[in-house]
Amino acid sequence: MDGTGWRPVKRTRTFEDVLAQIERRITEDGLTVGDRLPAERQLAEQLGVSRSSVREAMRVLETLGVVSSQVGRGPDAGAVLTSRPDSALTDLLRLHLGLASLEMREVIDARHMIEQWAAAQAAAAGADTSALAAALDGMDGAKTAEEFVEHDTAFHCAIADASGNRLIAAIMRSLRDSMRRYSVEAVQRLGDTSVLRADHVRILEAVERGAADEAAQAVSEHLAHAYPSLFR
Amino acid sequence: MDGTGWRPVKRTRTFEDVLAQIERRITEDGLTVGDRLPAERQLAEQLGVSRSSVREAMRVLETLGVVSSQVGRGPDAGAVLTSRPDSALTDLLRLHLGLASLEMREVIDARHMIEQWAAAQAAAAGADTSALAAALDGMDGAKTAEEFVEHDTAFHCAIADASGNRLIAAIMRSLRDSMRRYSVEAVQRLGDTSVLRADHVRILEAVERGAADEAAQAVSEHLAHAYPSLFR
DNA sequence: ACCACAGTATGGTCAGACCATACCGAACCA
DNA sequence: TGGTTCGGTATGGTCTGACCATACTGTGGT
Repeated sequence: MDGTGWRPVKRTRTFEDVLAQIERRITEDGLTVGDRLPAERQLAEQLGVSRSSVREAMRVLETLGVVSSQVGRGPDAGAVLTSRPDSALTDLLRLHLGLASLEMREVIDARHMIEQWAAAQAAAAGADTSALAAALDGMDGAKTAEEFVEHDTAFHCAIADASGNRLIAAIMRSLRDSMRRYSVEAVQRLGDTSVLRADHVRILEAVERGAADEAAQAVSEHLAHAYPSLFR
Repeated sequence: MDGTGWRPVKRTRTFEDVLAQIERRITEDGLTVGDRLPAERQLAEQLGVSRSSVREAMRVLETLGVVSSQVGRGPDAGAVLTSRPDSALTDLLRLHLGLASLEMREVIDARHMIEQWAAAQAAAAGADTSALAAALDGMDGAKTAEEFVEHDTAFHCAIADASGNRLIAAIMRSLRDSMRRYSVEAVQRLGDTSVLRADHVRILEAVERGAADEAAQAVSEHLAHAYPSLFR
């Protein structure tokens, strides 16, 4: 027994300390997107740690999409606060899919849920549909499955954007990114995309009319057409 | 003009290379949860980079919840592949909420969506409800708002678990973690939790009966009771 | 059979150096 | 005055080598 009282169950690594300090500074000083963090060397000195530990903390923040580092000099150099949750989520999904700790089925179900909800929200809110129409045009002009999927992704992400919920829009983009290859294969297997086009038009019109239930229903049927193997 | 052809638009940092190599190894060698990565020094030598770069890559993988590092020696030491998407998502939400690039309203709406879906899925699948009942008992025994919220969180996460979709369950846990303080305040403002209890019982019974629509409806009304300020 | 202890592989941390980049500013021309 | 060139400098990116704390491993003694 040592008389010093409790020993911490888990040691705190230095970079975790640095992370906590930076996070504290963000909330207390009310830092926001666009603001700059101190330089790595300066931060290291202020916190009394080595630059390596500061750098490891920076890698974490960068991974989570809250800072972006630029080399060089001037007002744009250094670590700048940003807001890119998309890439973080995309990386997360890709790696966990690779580890087989997630299955594509789960990703697609999640997408199904989100998209139904988003379409209903967009319809109820009377959201702007110009981005949807533009993506529809893009699909009409597509010459390859890849190109088609590109615009299809834009269409479906635009629905999520139109819901007005940035968190859900970010999740949607990541889900689509993770599914890209899978979607291309699905389109190739399908061959004819006219069914999909009709679905898209129906979704678009339902959102324009503000028919929330029908929009959700149309999304659901659309996914059943696009991925018939998943709906027995 | 240099005659050497295109210059890469964006340089690749060394640790990103390391990340790509590790990811490649995971997919190609079919590594999965529980497997060990080579030691940092060994990896550095194999890839011809410094240990610092390897460590920065490790921090990224750790942040994304795919590896977990243990010091010491033996079969459990070193970097082990894991699957903890929850903490990654929690950190992501917390930081972006702190940056004001997300609002609590968006988090709660997302939770609403997920939980309705999950309850319906659980009901349709005839999922096991013992975890739900256990959490209900926990809430009955709770003496403080914090304690109540603890078991309430368990209840709602159990619904997400019962949906059978690990991705959605992970998102749900992260959402609840981010809302913890907010939920405690909501419960304190509410004072009487008997309304919430009745809602929980109704949800539980609907899931047990396999009544998907009613389960979703019950969840929706429950959230309106718990956060009345958000539903005008 | 048990135990104590030295050995060793692991991640964690640090200090210091050097490089590439990109801006800044002064000196230098036109 | 106006532009251009070029050195200075602050920034992140990388590497090396060292040392520490931790926790297993194996050996040798009892």
